[in-house]
Amino acid sequence: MRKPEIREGILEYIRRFFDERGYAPTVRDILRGCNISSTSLVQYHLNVLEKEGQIRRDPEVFRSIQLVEKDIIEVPLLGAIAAGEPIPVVDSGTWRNRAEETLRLTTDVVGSKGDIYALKVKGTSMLDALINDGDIVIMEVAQTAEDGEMAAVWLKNEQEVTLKKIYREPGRIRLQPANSEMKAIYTGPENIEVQGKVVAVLRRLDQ
Amino acid sequence: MRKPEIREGILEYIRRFFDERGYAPTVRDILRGCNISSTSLVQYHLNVLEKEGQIRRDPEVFRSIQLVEKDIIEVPLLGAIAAGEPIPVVDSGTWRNRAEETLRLTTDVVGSKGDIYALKVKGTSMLDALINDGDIVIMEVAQTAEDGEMAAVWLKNEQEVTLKKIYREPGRIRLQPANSEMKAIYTGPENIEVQGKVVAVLRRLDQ
DNA sequence: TGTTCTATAGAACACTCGTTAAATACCAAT
DNA sequence: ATTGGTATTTAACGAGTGTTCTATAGAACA
Repeated sequence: MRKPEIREGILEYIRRFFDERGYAPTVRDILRGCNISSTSLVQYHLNVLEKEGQIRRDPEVFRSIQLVEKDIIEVPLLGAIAAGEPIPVVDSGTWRNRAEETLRLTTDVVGSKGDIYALKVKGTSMLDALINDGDIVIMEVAQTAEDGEMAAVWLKNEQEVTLKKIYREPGRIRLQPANSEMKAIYTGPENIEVQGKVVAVLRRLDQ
Repeated sequence: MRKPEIREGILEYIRRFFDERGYAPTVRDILRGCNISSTSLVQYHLNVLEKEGQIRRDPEVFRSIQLVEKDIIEVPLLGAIAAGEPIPVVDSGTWRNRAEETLRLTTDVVGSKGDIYALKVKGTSMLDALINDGDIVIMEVAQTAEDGEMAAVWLKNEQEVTLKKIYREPGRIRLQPANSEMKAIYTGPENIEVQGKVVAVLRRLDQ
């Protein structure tokens, strides 16, 4: 007979302990908190939980238990995005240092993909993508985009960035705004250059 | 002669240690990591840092050092917001349990204000506020709103919620959309009911 | 010159804590 | 009844760790 309820109780206790105190409980904390009768029994269940991948811990290190779940990602705010200027080039390695500011976001916001960065929108040229002046776009580094994905596209002739959904059609590219009331733009494949995919849009009011 | 550089080094080391290992360093970890020559010297600097409010720790508890900075906030996703329906009532206490899902956001996103909750937008009726179907609005519990603040307003006659900036004018209320191309709505003060302030808007693409 | 504040050093105490070993109990299936 | 996996108990070792005490050194200041 399996008894996962005890282990769930332990996980719940660890979560609560972490919430309240900001660091992990010890084996003996769990013993008291979950009414378990011996440290080796706690150890036993912790080993099972670790084998199951529910927690991780470093051997012989006090308070090293960690729940394996969503985490914070440090997202560098690299600059601004505006019509008429390409977005800042990102050459991985140095870019993180260049950041004016770092946004701490959770994987609930971004999708824990590859290289993520953020840009502040200047001007109202992205209104048709429902993006206002001052909004922050969370971007993923990419040179291409799949059909239907929202991307930052540099229009070479127009000398302009725009945030649109990309659709490849025979002989041309359709750039569809997020705003259903706005009409699509059509252009040739040679006129566009994908500068990154849009992962999320963040608008902070007041502050 | 003050020597704050050493303490800044310690803070930086704690930050890095936490980033890499997920838990706090011990006094002796800091000793090794910062090339400090005795534990009591580390203790001395830690006490100063604690007095300065830069860190906090629990006495006699291993690895209890915590940097005093931004933290994660658990934001309950309480339901949907759509034209024609009031937003879910929030009676503090029970509401957190009713949440279908919890968003983990940082204070970089919300402003660490009072009671915060999230709503998913259904439909395109908020387009003039640059908010699309599927977007998530982060709300603060409020019965009133200051001039210029974006709020969720229930229009009694129209039987409709809308997200607008509120301005009190003589004898009437001006509801200004976020979209500068859209015109304002005017209505009487008796027709509106503030249901919450908008703290942030979040749009997750792909996923 | 003496005083005071900050910074540093070494050592030691007492306790916390992760770990292990050995033995037992319980339950299911063969 | 036997076997085997899961669960539990008791006891103890020993290293890791927060803390404290005492002593010293340098700089700033009066």
